[in-house]
Amino acid sequence: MSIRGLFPIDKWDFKSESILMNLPDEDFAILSANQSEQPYSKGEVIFREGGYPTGIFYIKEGKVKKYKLIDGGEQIIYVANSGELIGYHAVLSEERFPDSAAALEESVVGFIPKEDFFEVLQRSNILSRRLLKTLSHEFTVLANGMTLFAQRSVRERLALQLIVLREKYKTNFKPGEPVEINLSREDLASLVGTAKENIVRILSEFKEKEILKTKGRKIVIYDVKKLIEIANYK
Amino acid sequence: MSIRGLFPIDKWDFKSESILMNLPDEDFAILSANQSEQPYSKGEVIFREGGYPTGIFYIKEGKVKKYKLIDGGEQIIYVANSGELIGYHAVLSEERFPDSAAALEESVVGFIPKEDFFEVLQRSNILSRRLLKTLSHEFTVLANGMTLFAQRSVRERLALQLIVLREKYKTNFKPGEPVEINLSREDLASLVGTAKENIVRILSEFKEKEILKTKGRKIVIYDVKKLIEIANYK
DNA sequence: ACGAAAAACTGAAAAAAGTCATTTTTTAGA
DNA sequence: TCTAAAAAATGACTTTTTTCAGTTTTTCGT
Repeated sequence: MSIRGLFPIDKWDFKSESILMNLPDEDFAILSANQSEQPYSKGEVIFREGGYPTGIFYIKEGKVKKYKLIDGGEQIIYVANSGELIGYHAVLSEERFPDSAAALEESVVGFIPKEDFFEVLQRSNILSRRLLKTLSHEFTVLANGMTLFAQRSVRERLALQLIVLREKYKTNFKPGEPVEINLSREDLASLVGTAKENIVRILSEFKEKEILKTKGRKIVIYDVKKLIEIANYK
Repeated sequence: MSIRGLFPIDKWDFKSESILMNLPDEDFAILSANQSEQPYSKGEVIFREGGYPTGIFYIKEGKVKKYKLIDGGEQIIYVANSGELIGYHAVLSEERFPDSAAALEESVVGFIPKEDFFEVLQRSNILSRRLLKTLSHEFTVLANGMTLFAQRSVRERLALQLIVLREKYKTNFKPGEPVEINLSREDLASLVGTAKENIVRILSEFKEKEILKTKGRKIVIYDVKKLIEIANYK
């Protein structure tokens, strides 16, 4: 049995992967009609907090961070993987973007104008129903995240994030091969909600416990079970 | 200009108040048909984490806390006021309740079976559209909450919660009259994500600064502006 | 392959938060 | 109104986290 089976990672990881999959042909045609795609290089901003949304984004390749700017620094809220949809909250709530998005690696992102998105929402209730389900699930996951921040130590939070990130970076590696997480200490710190120095310190602790190794900025995970223990993951 | 006007409290406070308001008569009739209502005394549990949802709840009178159980203690996620809808996330995501709900004071709560709720969702897209908007907004607010936990000190978090709670308890008092927040130190601690001792200590700090007074368990707020400063509220 | 710039790492000290034991005050029921 | 139980408040102490100043290592463009 896989770790994935034993421990429902997605309790801590909302995914919007399936929203646009297998929609009726007509709906799909509308969404495709004016769709455009664009490559983003590492670090490039896709949309910015406070901007007016003109459509939704679909990650075709790569990984994207969603983050909020906060006194000079940033707080990463979520790492979205290829296949996922981003930017639709602001479109649906008819507000400005509450957060920014930037590529974590070379990525390709598709764009669908909000008019087309709304047209499909209007036409069929399949998309509505899926979105309601996804948004409700996301709410649940975020509430878990809040509890995590409020009740767990930095060490526990880091352990859990490493488990979640390992799942995201899994796709880049062959099964059985140890997974390498390719994220700067600064981004990792921002995701965990602490300073980069603490991440470095706790990572070397984990190295001593033979949970992982670091290769420059890459973190190679060897012992997920110990991480689960440390994360006190339930 | 009111504090409310100057500072958009609802950046930190999602409200589902208007979801069922002014729906088309037919939709409203369906929702009312099998609706039932029940009084809950202070502390009484309305639904429990892990249970299977059979419908959604509407707070007619009183206040309700939504919380997650976590190693013996609890983490309060949200204080819902009269007029608000709760329990619909689990119904929409077709999962079990991710959190529990209990009355914070004598309350009256209405119950609408999920079949009726789904029927209205199916019939008209007004409710769908509203829910999509509300859920997206809630997502944004929760993400703000996460950032708060991750980046702010206990003092700042408490100050902000007092501002938000003051708005909720406002309805119980005449305009101009100082607002009394009636919440145990333990619940307040759980909402802020710290131990009750810390709440007591920071509250007495605030008393010295003439921001508030305490009357037993009640907290009377006198100087919201200072709280806003401390909360570093942007 | 080289060198400058960026990122990662280290140590020490200060501040913040958490814990535990105990006293005082408040609440709620008889 | 009195009293027992619950909640709030206080003090001393421990642990965790933050901060700052610096060194070493890695990365990346040429």
